[in-house]
Amino acid sequence: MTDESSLRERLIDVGVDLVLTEGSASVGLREIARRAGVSHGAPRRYFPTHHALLSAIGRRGFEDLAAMFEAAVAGATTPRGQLEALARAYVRYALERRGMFELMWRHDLLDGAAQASDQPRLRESTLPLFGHFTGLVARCRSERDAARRADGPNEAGPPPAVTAAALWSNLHGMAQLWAWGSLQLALGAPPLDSAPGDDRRDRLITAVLDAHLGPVTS
Amino acid sequence: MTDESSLRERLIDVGVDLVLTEGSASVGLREIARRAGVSHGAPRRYFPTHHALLSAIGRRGFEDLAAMFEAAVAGATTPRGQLEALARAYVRYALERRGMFELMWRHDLLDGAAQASDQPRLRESTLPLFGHFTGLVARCRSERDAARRADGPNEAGPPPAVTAAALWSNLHGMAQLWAWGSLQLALGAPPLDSAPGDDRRDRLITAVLDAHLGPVTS
DNA sequence: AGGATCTGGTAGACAGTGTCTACCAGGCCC
DNA sequence: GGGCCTGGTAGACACTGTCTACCAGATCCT
Repeated sequence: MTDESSLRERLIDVGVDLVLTEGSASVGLREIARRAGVSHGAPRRYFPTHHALLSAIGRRGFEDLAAMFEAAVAGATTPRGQLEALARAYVRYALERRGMFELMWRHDLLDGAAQASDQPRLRESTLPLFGHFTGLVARCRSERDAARRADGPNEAGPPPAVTAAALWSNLHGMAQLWAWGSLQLALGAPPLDSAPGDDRRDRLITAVLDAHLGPVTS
Repeated sequence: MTDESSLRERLIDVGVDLVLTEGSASVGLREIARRAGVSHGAPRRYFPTHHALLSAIGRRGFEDLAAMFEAAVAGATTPRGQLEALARAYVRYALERRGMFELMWRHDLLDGAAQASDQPRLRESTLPLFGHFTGLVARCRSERDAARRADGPNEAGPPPAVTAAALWSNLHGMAQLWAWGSLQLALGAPPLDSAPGDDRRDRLITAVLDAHLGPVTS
């Protein structure tokens, strides 16, 4: 099938698959090689160490996440709507691809200190993403300010970058805690008739957006 | 020294120490046994598997965190001040004991599905903590509402549990992203003359609290 | 007192892991 | 055709977690 593609890419594919199905803990170097149909020493030609392969898998995760964001944002028109879609996508990613989400933030595995400097460090994968995010927050707030300027004083609030950082933290924490199962516990038992798209999740998401961007002025 | 204490406790102590100094990745069963001065089979008498020992270490982390919270809350008087102290403690914990913080949320390692049911699952360690949290948020908001009832309509807002969940998520995400290094990147280079108690951190924390609890009405 | 039993630990084996090294088939160039 | 580089194989090494057999010493029973 994908025989013509380079082994390097195939190893990452197999790795992603393994992380998604078996969890992020058991992604052995040898197991990946086995499933890719090569000997256990073969990956070494492309990834000098196990961590390097895991980093590549994690990087793939950030790319997927970015693509998911782009698709989500494209589906909405207003900045607020786009942020909401983005938030939903963030949490959904953590839930649907939990193994990948876990792996992506394991800085003990990825992005080791001894990494060659030709590859950007994995941490910086989040940087353009955050820039996009800050832009949306800024637009969202300038719109709100414009609407408010009519009937009240224009309270300053923190700069957009700070708000964006706070909001991003919130989404990230929500995604992780939800994936971990703590928020379900905290918010009580599920309604039991709720669809996979849990509506407690949606209420929490809108509460978070309202908190950081102000309630929607419909 | 601590020779009289049971080996079980000593293994956990050594494990915590190892996690704090060497990181959460390399906490081998044999290494712990070695540093505790016993043979590599000894831990098995108390922890049937490696995961069980790691879970015990993680549980110790939650106990430490709870103690830190208690101390932080005791230092403040108003609910808002207590929440602020708690927030600071959360982030500080993640930074100062990064290895432990990482370990505590690794649900792939801890709290395995095959765990004996006599021990409460690790996830539920966060439950009383969250209850305390919700109480503080409720008090904080009822105070604010009382102050506001004079000069405006009492807007409803989400129930305290939802606000508490949102705020908790925010603190958690902030702690993790900060520990990971992403927020430092996102907020730009540090002022370079900032003390270890980075003031960007404090500004972000107050921004987060303001967002969820409303700005402080001094 | 003396034998049985239980506690808490030692020591060795086993499969599996990541890393390292030697080797080697095949294409390519001069 | 000989030398060299590419991309991979195969085996060794140290190390890991788990399992099993064994065993010193305390405790208990009669």
